[in-house]
Amino acid sequence: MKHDHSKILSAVGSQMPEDEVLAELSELFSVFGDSTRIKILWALFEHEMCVCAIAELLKMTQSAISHQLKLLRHAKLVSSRREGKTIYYFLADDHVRSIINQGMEHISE
Amino acid sequence: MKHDHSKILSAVGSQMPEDEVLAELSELFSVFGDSTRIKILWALFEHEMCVCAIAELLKMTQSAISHQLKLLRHAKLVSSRREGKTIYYFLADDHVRSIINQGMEHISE
DNA sequence: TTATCATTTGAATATTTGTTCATATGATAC
DNA sequence: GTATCATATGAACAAATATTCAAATGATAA
Repeated sequence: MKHDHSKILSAVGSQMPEDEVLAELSELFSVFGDSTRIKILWALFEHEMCVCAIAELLKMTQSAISHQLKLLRHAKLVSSRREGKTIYYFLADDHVRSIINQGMEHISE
Repeated sequence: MKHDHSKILSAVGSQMPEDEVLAELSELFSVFGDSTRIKILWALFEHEMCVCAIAELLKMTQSAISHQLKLLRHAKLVSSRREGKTIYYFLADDHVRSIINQGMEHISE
């Protein structure tokens, strides 16, 4: 018979959050898991920006950027405000910075 | 003609890291972007564990877990040590904890 | 109203990715 | 050597996803 893990399994299993929470957490990280979106977030570190400025900066179509902004908005990482025809996007809160900073620390070792 | 962004673009563009760095960063986050891998990491918060114990805990095949551990190892989020036939996995460093904690903070608002 | 600018949206396509299955490796005991 | 346990690996398939294209919405100005 295989070796026994019952002791560890009960200890570890009791500490684990609900599946639903863990799913939400992984969905959040997968929003950071695309270089286009990372670039958008990084751009917004400095200034709020309109969609077409981001598109110009990243040399991508405005449609592609808009699709990605939708995901970022849905994950509550960015917010937007309208000014005439233009819509400005900005970082929703400071978790974005700290999460990206932690990631940078990890890869620069 | 379209509206002008040259001022913002030059300010923001100069702050942006190299594409290669941003790609590496997004690859790191995409490793966190899967609920199976998040569960594995969470399990390892408590104890080092062997592959078959993780498989048993998550009710998944040993092969699926092994594939995911390979990704986690490659991202330097986990390390392993061999003890006879058994290979124990453990968290490679504390960035894992802090990144996951920041993510948890963001979703619990 | 018509025209134009800024943005969003939906469908289509190509690529990526997670799991399964079957097989291979590696270590121990006999 | 053979047998068994623990893990890793490669190919195949299904599901998820990023971008493009075409069309729609929304706001302003003439």
